[in-house]
Amino acid sequence: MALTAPSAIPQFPDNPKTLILKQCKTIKDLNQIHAHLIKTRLIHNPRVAENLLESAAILIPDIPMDYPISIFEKLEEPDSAAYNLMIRFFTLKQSPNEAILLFNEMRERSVRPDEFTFPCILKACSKLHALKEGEQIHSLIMKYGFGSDGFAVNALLGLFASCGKVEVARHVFDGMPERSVVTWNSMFSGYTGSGCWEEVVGLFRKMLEMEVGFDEVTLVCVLKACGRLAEIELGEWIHEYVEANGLKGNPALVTSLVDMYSKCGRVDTARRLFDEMPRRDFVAWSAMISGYGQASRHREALELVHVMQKTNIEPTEVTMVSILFSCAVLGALETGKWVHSYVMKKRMKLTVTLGTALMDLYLKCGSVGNAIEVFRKMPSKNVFSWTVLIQGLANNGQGKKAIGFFHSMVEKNITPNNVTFVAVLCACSHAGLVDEGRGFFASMDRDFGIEPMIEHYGCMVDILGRAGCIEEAYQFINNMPIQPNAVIWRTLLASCRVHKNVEIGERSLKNVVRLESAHSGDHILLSNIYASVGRLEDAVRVRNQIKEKGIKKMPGCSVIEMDGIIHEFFCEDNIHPDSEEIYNATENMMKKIKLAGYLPDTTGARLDAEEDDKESSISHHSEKLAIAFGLIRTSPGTTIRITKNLRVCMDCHNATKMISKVFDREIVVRDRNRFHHFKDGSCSCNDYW
DNA sequence: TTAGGGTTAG
Repeated sequence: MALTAPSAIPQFPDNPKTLILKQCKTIKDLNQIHAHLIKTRLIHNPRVAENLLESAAILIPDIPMDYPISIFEKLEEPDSAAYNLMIRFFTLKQSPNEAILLFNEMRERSVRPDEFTFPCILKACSKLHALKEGEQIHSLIMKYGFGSDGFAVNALLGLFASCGKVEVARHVFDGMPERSVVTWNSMFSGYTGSGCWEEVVGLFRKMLEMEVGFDEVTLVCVLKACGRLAEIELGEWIHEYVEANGLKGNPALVTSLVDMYSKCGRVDTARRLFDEMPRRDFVAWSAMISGYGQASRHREALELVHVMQKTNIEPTEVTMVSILFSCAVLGALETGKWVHSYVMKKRMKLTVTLGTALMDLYLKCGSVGNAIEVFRKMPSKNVFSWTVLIQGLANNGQGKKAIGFFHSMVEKNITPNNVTFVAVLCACSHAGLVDEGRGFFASMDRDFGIEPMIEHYGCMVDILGRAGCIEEAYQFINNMPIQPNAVIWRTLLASCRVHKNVEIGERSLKNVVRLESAHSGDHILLSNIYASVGRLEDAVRVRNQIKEKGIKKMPGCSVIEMDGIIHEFFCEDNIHPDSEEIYNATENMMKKIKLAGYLPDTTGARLDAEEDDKESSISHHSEKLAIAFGLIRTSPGTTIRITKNLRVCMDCHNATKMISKVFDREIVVRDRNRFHHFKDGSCSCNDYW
């Protein structure tokens, strides 16, 4: 829209604010008006100057910092309104420190604060989490007689809440003689900001009891809490309320419903609501994509991303982080790389969160080099970034490098947390570093004041067990100061499988079963222990128990990404449209590696089957089908990347080593525990997994 | 003044 030339205005209106507000959209517009005001000397009218200041400080986006400052400095006697504007300006422009300095200046110059000053300055304090300054302002509010001013007290609540002082905020709240909806909402938002979800629900129930009217903002806060607490009933009640009161036009509210349903495990309901939205903005898309991710429906998350790409919706950093999360879980490197290039093309800032998510993607896809490159480029890093790197290196078999990064992290004064120690101990476990592991375990409490939790004990059991110290691991469990859980015993059971320890293996499985309904995999581990020491009858007996007791089997599934599409394979399945071709390719592949000396290892196969059937069954394990598919669908020399939901079996491990040599391919297999980088007939795990 | 989507392990 063209701006009416100021010279065309014969007489400046009595209230120039409307004119400036309505017509000034850019700095250029403002400059013209500014020039006109100087020329006509209207600038010396304090009301006029203040309106100009308001436009410059608050209303025009992306204005250079010095513009409003220079207008302010030229004011002869700035009053409280002018100061308020500048305080808001600094807070808005992420310079809350300046806002506080200006407030001090205001008091030095004896300008009396008005009722608008306190909410403004409290907002600046909230941004800085400046509790002490806030408390001083609290007493000023009392001194100047604004103690019952709703706006000031609401802002005060917000300040306490943003500093994590929810009890103090609640104290102020409880002491208020009158509360508006905004007051209640400030309290709700304080609780959500501090993750006090139970308190949110409790306060809302109180609100209903007292028959205080709530509004849409209230519901958004309560829905957030419902999602975190899986309070589906209250969530559904709110949903009905929204439907009954025609509030579905509020995108924030509907997005909150989508988020609540996803977090409560009702993704399909969430999707229905999402589809019904008349306009879906970028937050709605983000919520739905991350909803699929949180429900572990990553394939659908990425399918939705492809739909979003066809709209005009511009994904933001938050969207990218959710997409990367799903890519990382699936091992979908191609889509992940698309995200990376998009981030670069749009010159998005490589924030800690985004950078960490990218690193996680690369590490979970076995691209260690790319991950380290991102890490080096990140301008700032936090415990998360370091922990992700250490854990990722550990999973990729680079335990020593992981430990090196742990030391540099400590040197840089980044304090490790309990998760970091899980990662470090994991590194020791994968690299077979027993003494180092013991050392780190001891240093947790001694040097960092972190009490080991069940997970850390689990890592120690893994370290000892994998290294073959089965007896010691068993004793370690018996001497634990906390009750061992099923995970601990399952870990030891897996070590017993590797080191063929029947006795402790039997005891471990008993304990797993006692503590938790065991998975079929647990029984198969024991069965394989028997088979490995030649006790075939026992092996068959355990396998039969799985059937007799109706223990649920988790089917093995391997995933490969091809041109952004995720292909899933199950053992002996034929759901893939190109099934026949893939089976032929698998036969071919197996024939070729047999010629090169591969011998099938059928100890992991169904024991009741004939030898030929066994061989055919293991040759149709999901990862073999996926690798064969990769071989025929990619050009020679391309790295093949497979993601598997279970651990790789002995035979697939042997076969894949041979395939990497015979077909001259790098094959990266990510199983549920770690990575296997196959190249030239050997694996990065050194057959230790 | 108050409101919606995100990262690490086992």
